[in-house]
Amino acid sequence: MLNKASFNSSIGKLYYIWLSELKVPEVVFLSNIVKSFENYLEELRIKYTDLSFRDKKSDEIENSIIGYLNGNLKGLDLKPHFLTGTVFEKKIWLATLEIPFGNVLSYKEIAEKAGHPGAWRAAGTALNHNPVLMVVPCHRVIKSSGAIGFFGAGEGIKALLLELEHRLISV
DNA sequence: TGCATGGCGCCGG
DNA sequence: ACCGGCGCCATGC
Repeated sequence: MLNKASFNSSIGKLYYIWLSELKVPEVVFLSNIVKSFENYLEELRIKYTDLSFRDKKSDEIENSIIGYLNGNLKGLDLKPHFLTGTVFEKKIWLATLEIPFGNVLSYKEIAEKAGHPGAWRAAGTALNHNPVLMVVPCHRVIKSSGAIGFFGAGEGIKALLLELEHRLISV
């Protein structure tokens, strides 16, 4: 069963979709952009209504995210569940999932790790399609030059998350 | 099917 | 150090 909800956080209002009826909460979608939330719901053929649904899983998810943003946790311990994406995109997302808290890789390195060494340009596009902000830590992928690179959720948020993680890891 | 489009990389100037 | 130009490859139309 798919459920959806939203809540306020330090990086703005977050919208998410999760699977209930599982032992561990699985996050299908997470974003701060309402438009991409609407688009994703449309892709899943779910109506944009009833945002107030809650259960134990949604509490777990929100607490985990809030804790991460407060710097209480070393990473976001949430499991993604991909209902969309091509084989290539999923490979990129899974490779990105393995980047440890506080670390970064370049788009090129991610493409190599995913088994597509020449596809760094397409890797960027695939990361732009990441349905689960922060759960798949696409903010940990930057340019080879060291520049921060683009971020669909806002480059300010990308910088914020990287600084947050860097600060905690260097304590 | 071909072609334009992207959260990029690399090299010259 | 900072461009512009060209190359790269998976998608979508």
